[in-house]
Amino acid sequence: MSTDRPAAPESVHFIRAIIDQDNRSGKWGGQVVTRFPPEPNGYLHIGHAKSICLNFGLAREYGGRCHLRMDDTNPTKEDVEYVESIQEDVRWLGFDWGEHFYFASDYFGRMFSYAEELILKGKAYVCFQTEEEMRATRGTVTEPGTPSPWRDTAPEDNLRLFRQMCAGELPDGHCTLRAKIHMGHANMKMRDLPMVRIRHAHHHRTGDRFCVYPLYDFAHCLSDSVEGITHSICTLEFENNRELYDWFLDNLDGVHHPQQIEFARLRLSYTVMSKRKLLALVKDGQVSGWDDPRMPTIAGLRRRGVTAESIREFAERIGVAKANSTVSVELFESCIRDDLNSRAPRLLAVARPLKVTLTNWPEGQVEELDAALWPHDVPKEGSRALPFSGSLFIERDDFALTPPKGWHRLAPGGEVRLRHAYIIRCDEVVQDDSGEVVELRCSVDLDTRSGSAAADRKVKGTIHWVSAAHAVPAELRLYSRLFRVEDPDAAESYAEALNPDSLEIVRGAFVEPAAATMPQDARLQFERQGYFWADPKDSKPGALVFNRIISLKDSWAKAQPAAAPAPLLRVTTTHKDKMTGIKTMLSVGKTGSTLHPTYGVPMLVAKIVLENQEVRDYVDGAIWSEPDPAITPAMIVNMVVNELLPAAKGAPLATLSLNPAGLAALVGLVTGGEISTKQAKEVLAECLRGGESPAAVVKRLGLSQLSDDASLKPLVDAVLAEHQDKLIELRAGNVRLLGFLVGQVLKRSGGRANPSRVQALVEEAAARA
RNA sequence: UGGGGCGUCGACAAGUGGUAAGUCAACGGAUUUUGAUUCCGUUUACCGCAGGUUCGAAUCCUGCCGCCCCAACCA
Repeated sequence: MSTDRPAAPESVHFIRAIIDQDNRSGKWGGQVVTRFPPEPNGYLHIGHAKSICLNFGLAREYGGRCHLRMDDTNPTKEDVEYVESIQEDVRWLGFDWGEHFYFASDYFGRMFSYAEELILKGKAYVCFQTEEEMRATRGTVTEPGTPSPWRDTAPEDNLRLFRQMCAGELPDGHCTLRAKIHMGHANMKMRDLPMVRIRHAHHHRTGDRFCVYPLYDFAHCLSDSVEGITHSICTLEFENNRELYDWFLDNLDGVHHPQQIEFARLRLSYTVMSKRKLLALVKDGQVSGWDDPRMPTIAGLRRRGVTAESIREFAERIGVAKANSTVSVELFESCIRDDLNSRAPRLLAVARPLKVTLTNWPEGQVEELDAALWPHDVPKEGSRALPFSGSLFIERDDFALTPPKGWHRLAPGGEVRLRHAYIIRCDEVVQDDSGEVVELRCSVDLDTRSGSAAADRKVKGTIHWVSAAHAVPAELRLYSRLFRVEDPDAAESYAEALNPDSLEIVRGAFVEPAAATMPQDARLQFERQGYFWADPKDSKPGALVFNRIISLKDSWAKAQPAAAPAPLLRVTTTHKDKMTGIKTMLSVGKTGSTLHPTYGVPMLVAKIVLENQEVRDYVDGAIWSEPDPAITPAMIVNMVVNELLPAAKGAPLATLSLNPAGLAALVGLVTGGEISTKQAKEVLAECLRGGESPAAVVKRLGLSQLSDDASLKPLVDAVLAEHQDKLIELRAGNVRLLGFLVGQVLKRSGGRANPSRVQALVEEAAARA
């Protein structure tokens, strides 16, 4: 286990912030109950892993629990095969749902009685429109829909009809139970969505017990509710559904009402994530199955040899937010390498062998080298016996007849070190009739064995090798990215997007003997090649098959101009630099120049006041209430627009506990120098909360502003003394430090220092250099 | 054209009125019997754009631009 490295500090993403807030307010009594609710109609993938890590991780962090729930409301699509694979995958990722394994289908009976409750309340009705009719009458995003002719059926009739549906007296599609909400609702989801449909189908769990099945929106909130979920976390596309989620639970009596929270699902570059496309890859035979090591499925990653730890680390590193974004696959690869680096013992293997004969090695002699399994910076002990002889295989790629510039490997007449062994010199190249190199005849420098006295002779390169007589044959499967384009979803077709070289099967490779005796599930590094492990399905003793989990970084290959293995096609989708600049410049009305005659503010600001009678009355009231000539209408308007309106949070201004005269008084405190604008904000909030007058708040909180230099100077000097370096930087032209220093003085004064005076003093000090 | 969301370095992502975190990538350099790892350092992100408020704005206000989601008896 690679747990000795300090865990990355977890960031407080917005969901953790919500939970922290709930725990402070006691909203759920300190409980955190989450759930992972997959539909058992496909295999889980890395995108689900993000959600699993989030839900189970949160529960673990906060000492709560996370349920695993099969969202099996659609009998025609779901299958037990999937419920098993899902459980296996979640468990493999390292999470435990304990007793809390559920099926939405367990709640069907309760859901239908909730449906009856809604029917009786006149909140649901049985509708006989066909699918097409329903679509046609739903309206569009800009036009309202038209009500169903059955919308006003009496509750008792609806109840009778609904019971007929449930009893199986009606054929598929004959009618549905619909929520009675509003056919003109701006949120399309609220336009009387169907809750229950008729499906005479065999369900993988409830068998033929039901012939009606609830739809997602109705089923999901109730499943969460009956399980006592507190935080129902789902992906962004369900944001529109939240209103419906809340509607159902608000309209049912005495039900628990979880909070739905949406976050951005994972998108990965060079990867497809949709079930449909993944299924197509399997069906079209582009991959060998759901667990093909190139697949982003959990099963595929597992078979490739990726560890659960690296997936969890990845989930933590990408964070959780609401911005729709695409994580570059390099980040995932980095997590995989990082985990394997400290986990995998190092061994030697040759993928494409080239014979090397050591001409001066004693005939038939075999030397057993004691070779360390770990590099110097992995704090682990251990070595294995590595047989060395006069007949070896090296990697074909490690020899070049005409070496390019910067070549560190073997070339005619050149020297390299054989890892853990000797330095050899290539004396002779044997080629066949076609000119292909078939053998190298080399001489070995017998004084240079690793660890021996004279071993420190330096040569440019070190290469891997195996002894021909001891080499164990193996098949290597070299996997790389399935797609060669960054955004395969945007590609026209597979043909164009698929990487033709995503799997290279190398038969005739050789591994050192120790590789055959490692535990079956051990992750290994074949030095200079990558991380591997034995394929769990196909590798057998005597017929070894190793999957490459991930290659090593290769700065040599990357530096070679032509050979760059990286993407051939790049579909760039920078949503930046679109011309937004130009467009806005054309459409913007300049606000700076013209001021509104009575209010003295830019027209655009005045418009806010003018267009809303309520605001206008308030502003005018404030202006006329205060005879103090130091207060201009502009000050009032700015205070109202920029501070009061947002603080009021949409409440009618007339109901505010700060009346126009009070607001004018507040402005007066600022112009009079009693408080700063910053403090004014605080006072405003207090007035709104408690109904006190501004002056009373200032008095109670002791906010009176410090403006005299006599009390300010010592504070400024103290801060400057403490931050000498910052003052120097400020003098050097880093004006941002001005804000920092002023802020420090303000903090020291408990917020009472007059900021503009402080700023002047700091500027003076800086100028005094 | 209605409603719901989202725009901070090449990629993720903190930050919620007082010096724009961190990670990956990239680029240098050191160490290295893996062209790996490790370690150091670098890349001036003026925070979608434009105005406004403020001593001070990524953060507050206004307008605009761009992207995503919603019109399955799928989830």
